[in-house]
Amino acid sequence: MLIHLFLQGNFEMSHQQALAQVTAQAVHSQYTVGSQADYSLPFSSATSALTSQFIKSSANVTSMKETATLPLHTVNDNLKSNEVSQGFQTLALTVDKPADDGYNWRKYGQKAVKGGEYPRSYYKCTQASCPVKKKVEHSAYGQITQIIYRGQHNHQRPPKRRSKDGGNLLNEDDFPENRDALTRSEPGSQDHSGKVEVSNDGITGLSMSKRRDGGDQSSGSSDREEDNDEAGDDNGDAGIVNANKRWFM
DNA sequence: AGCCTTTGACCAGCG
DNA sequence: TCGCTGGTCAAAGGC
Repeated sequence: MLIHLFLQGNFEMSHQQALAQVTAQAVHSQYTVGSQADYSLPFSSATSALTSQFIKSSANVTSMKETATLPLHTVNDNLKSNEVSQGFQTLALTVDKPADDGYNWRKYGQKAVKGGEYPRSYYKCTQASCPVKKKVEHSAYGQITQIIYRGQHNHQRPPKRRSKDGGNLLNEDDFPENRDALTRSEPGSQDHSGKVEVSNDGITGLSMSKRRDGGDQSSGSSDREEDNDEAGDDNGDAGIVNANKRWFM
């Protein structure tokens, strides 16, 4: 949990306030996307990456990959308009632990992929029977370039998190998408995988692929198959880049 | 004491 | 079959 915060100019908000604000915006943006079952956008990480980008380029949010049938452009718009208007061009956040989405995560591995250029971290939800995992890929500068969620939380967000990285307690009200995840209205969607992709030039893509991933293909996880909200077939990671395919086998 | 991160090793899939 | 790559395990140590 390393948070580098560089505040320049007239930033009167505290670290946590800034983070909270970014987070809130990201939540809102994510929520706008629609009822994404397990696509819990890791806003703190995503936004940290986003805000980092504002240092280099003021919201160079351009091309949008859209693999889902969701109006992702709304995310784009929100992030763009909100954050620019908030003056985030002078805010850089580098969150080493990109887990501040309300859930508790345990890092269980890290690998240098793509020729060792980009370290990729692997996180599991610490909830006992929760199969959700996520991969977080960093750039050479420590920025989060890609976050891929896998699985679906079968529990509610912990009401309060101990605040290792910020001190602010997070509760469910702060993350409405959790409720959405629990009550999603997409019957056909068993599983989704969200990916936030940020390049050095800014956001190059934010793609979500709705996957029907049967009860968590993850071989090892003996988790709840009873939550067969997502029971179904496996695979179908359409939209996720090839590198992710093994998540769905 | 419990939970977390780190990190090297191991395993599996693919070309 | 072999090497590469990605994902996971598990021990060790830290907080």
